[in-house]
Amino acid sequence: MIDIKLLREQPEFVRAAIANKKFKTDIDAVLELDATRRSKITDAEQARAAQKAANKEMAALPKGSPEFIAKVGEMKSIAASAKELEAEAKAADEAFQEAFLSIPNLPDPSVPIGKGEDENVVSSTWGDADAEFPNALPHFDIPWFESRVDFARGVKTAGAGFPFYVGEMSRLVRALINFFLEEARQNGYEEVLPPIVVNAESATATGQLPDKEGQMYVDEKEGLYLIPTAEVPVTNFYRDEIFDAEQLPVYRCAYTPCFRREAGSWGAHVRGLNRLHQFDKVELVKWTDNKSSMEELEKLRDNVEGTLQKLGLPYRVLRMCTGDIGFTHAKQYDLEVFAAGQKRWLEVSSCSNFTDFQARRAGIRYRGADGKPLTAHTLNGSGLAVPRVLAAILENNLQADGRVKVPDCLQYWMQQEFIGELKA
RNA sequence: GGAGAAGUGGCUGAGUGGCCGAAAGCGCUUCUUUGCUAAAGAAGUGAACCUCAAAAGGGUUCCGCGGGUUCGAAUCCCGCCUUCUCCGCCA
Repeated sequence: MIDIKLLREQPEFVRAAIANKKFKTDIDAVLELDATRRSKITDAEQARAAQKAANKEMAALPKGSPEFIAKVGEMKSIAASAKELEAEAKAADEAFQEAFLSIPNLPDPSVPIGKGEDENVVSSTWGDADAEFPNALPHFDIPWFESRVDFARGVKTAGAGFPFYVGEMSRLVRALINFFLEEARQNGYEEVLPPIVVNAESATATGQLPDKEGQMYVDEKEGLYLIPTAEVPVTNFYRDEIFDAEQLPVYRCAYTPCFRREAGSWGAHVRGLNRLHQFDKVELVKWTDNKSSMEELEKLRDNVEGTLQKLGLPYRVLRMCTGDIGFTHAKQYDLEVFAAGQKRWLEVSSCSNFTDFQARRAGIRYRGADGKPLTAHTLNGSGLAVPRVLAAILENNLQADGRVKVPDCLQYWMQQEFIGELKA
C-alpha cells in the first residue's frame, strides 16, 4: 500500500501518478472513507476515555455500597454506547482498509508512460538476434523433444502444463538451477530454501492477494497457497520485523518450483516450454533502505544480465511502461531471450522495485538515524526462470547433426557436451 | 492422530476481576564518579492508530490470535494457532 499521508496531502499527485497504470481506483471514495473512519475513531476513543475515567472513580467506591450500585446502572449505558461507537469505528476502518488496499503502487518518474505492452521501451539489446541460426527449430519441433520433455505422461499424471523432464533433460534442468544459484551466490546473495506453500497473510503482504487470487493453486482445507514465485515466502521471511539500518541492504536468493494456474492465458504461443503450470525458477530478493532501492534495481538487473551473457543467449532489456508494470511495482525491467526457432522473444526475468509498497503491507521496517522505524524498500528479480531459458538453449544451440550443444557454463554440473539424438 | 501442559515487553519472569502498559532482574542508551578492560550510582528504555501546521502534549489499542461474559478482563468462558512432554505413526 502507498503512504496514506501522501494520499491525504497530495491527492491530485497520486491521481495523476496512477492514471497511467492499468488499474482503476476511485481516489475520492478512498479519501471519503478515510475521513469517515477518522471521525468515527475519534468518537469511539472519546467515549472509551470517558468510560475509563468513570470506571476509575467507581473502582474507588466500596463494593456493594448504594453509590456503587447506582453507578453500575449509569455505567451500563455508557458502556453500551461506547461499544456501539467502537463497532461503527471498526466497520468504517475495515471499509477504508479494503478500498485502500486496491490502490496500486505509484510508478517511478523514470518509467515510460504508455498504455500497454506495445509501449514498453527496449533499452538495450545484447548479442545478435539477427545472426544466422541455420539449424534452429522451435524446440517443440525437435524430433527427440517429446522423449525428453514428456507432456503426454504429464497430462496423464497431473494435467496439461505439468511435464516430466526425463534423463539428460532432467539433468540439464538441474544444471541450470545450480548454475543460477551459483551465479547468485557469487553476486552476494545468500541462499535460502523456503516453504513452497504460504498462508493468506503472506500472500497479502507481497500483493498476490487480493490482486491475483485466481492465479494461485489453493488448499482450502489448510488455507495454503502454492507459491507462484519464491518472492512470496522469501520476502515474508522478514515480515513484521525491524532491521538495524546497518544490516541493509540484505540480498537473498532461492530456488523453488513455481505454480501458476494461468487462468485465461492459454491459447496461441503457449506450446512446449513457453508456458507451464509448474516451472523452476531462481529468485533474487533485496531489502534496502528508502534511499538506495533504485540504484539496487540497476545492480540487480546487471546481475541477471551477466548470467544471460554467460549462457550466450541474445537478449533484450525492456523498460516496462506505466500501463504494463504490475500492481505492486514502482519500476520494472523485463529481460527477454531470443528463441531463434520460434523467432520470438521469451520473457525469462522480471526485475522490479516495489519501493515501500510491499514493505508497508508486510510491516518490514528499519531503524533510521533517530532510532525511529522507517518502512524498508523491497526488490526482486528472476535469476532466472528455467523453462524458457531451456527453450532458447534448445532452439539456438541446435546443431546440423540434430543434437543440442550444452553451454560451456553448465559443464561443471552437466559433464556432457551435447544432448539429443543424431539425425537418422 | 490420542492424552496432558504452557504461551506476559529485547530476554528471564511476577501477576487469578478494578489501584496493571504491566513488579523484579538481565540487556541496551545517556549521564555522574573513579577511570587502561571494568565497577558503582542516577535517569531513560516498545509498537500501531487518532488528535495537532509541526514539535510538544493529549487520547485509544496491544499480555499468542479471534470471539464472549462483565459497569470493568493479562486475570473468567468458548474457538483457533503455536510450543513442549508422553503414546501412536512415519522419511
